[in-house]
Amino acid sequence: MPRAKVVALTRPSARETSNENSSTLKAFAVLEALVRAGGPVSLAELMLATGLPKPSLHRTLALFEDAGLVAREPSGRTYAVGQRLSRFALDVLTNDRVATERRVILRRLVSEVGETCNLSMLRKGELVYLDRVEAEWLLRLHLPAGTALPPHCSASGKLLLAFKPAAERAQLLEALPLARFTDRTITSRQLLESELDRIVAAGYAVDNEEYVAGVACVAVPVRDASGEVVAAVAVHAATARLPLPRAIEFVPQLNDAAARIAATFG
Amino acid sequence: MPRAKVVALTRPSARETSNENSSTLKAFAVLEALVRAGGPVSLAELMLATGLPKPSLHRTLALFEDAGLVAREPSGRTYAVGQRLSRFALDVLTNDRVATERRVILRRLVSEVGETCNLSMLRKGELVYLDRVEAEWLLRLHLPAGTALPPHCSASGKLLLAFKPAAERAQLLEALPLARFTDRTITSRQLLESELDRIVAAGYAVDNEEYVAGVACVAVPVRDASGEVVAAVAVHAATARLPLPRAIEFVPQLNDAAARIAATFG
DNA sequence: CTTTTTATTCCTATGTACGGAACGATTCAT
DNA sequence: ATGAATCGTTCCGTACATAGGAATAAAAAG
Repeated sequence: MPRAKVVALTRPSARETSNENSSTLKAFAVLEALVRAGGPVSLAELMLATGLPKPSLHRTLALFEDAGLVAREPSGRTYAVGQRLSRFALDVLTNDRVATERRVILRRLVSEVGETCNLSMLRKGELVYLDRVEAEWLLRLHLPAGTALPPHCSASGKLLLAFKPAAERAQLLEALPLARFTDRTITSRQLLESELDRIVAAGYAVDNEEYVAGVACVAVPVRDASGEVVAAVAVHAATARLPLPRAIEFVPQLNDAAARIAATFG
Repeated sequence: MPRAKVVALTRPSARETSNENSSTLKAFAVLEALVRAGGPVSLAELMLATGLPKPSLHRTLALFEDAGLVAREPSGRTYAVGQRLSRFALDVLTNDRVATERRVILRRLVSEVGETCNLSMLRKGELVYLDRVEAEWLLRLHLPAGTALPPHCSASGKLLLAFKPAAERAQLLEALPLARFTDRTITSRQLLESELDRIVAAGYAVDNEEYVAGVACVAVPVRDASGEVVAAVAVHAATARLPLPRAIEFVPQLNDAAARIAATFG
């Protein structure tokens, strides 16, 4: 079958790369299913959990077993996590210097402003969170993996769009579906455009209950060494507790954190 | 070509099944190299670490990036651990068979010392509980596995900070919000620093009602094969029942359990 | 012992991974 | 500013691993 055309955009425009049939990713999904199961799992259970055919699963598991990533229980019937995988997981959680650094900066920001803060960037036209620190103590590690939000209704998203080079910004805007989430969501391209201009002038962006009613946001840019805006630091809070005007007063603290975080970008 | 026959031994000897050219395992090795690096890695560095050719590495990383397993730094040049991988790692350490292996060790420790014991590690500058085993007392404070605590006011947290490499430790200390929880919480950076030095010298750490009044802790390090401190084993109890000096007498038992637990990490 | 369930092996068309080479983008040196 | 060097990205023909239906073997169930 003829490969679909490549619209040569300066930037790869995030075409669905449809790599769901990568053997490697399928294999990794097997590991995830195994781990999620929480204990020794039989082949049949994994078939159910992954939807893969029996021989394929068997082959994949045998591969992982040889590699020491999964181990079979003495009974020989069920699979479990192997030493190598256990070690790997330990390394993942301990050996991430930069993530640690950023988290510490965010934590300090949270302790200053008393509300949940986050760090995000634009990736393939979507706003993705790099990290987030909840305001509550005893914060849980329930990070929605790969959370992506529409950019047009979040402070960070609008900010990141706003600071894009004109050509790219126009291109992104053109393809952006402006879905409505609340009665304040900006759904007109024209209004959004002028909002972006306003953001560039002000140096920060706000989300005035445009995504979730009762939740407002303030975002500031993170600039790399060359001055380009590569990410955003934002605080978001229930307006009942922290009205938008008061949240805006935190812009200096946000900028300070943004500068520190910028230093963590090689 | 006739594939070499796999001699079916009754015991799966799992030796050299010549699967070293499996794309999946090679890809996994890339993840391991990435993680071992401990920070954002460039393509060139990964070439060196894995010995793989440039295009292959690039392809593999692009695949993982799409899948959310690895993330690119905003600079776009270097790769780091993605949220999905981070989540996966946490699941591995809290959900698997190895966890039950460790649970057994902790149970035994609890039966020896008669008080609640736990296993924790530092993740992104926060203390995370991997497991804990409650003693049979009515007065207990409940902190489920997966919750994160501030490091500066717990024995385990201070211990893990203390054994960090000097540079990282300084970085963490600099930005750590030293919130006060009791009148004994250490809120001065200077005092904390000397406390950490004392901990390194002593080989164990204590929490003398610094987080919750009436609750004391003693923690010892869990070292991996290379001697690096990767986790902490601690006992904590109401001081009314087990005064701190008596708790410190359990250090040998704690160290013994720590050594056993170290073995479960590969 | 027979039946049913579950694990393992066989086999080849299909399609993915491979990696040298060319290209493009950045950074460095002058 | 210009050229040189480095590093990242894409191309593409080939080779070889993977997929998964079907058959077979091994355990549980009856």
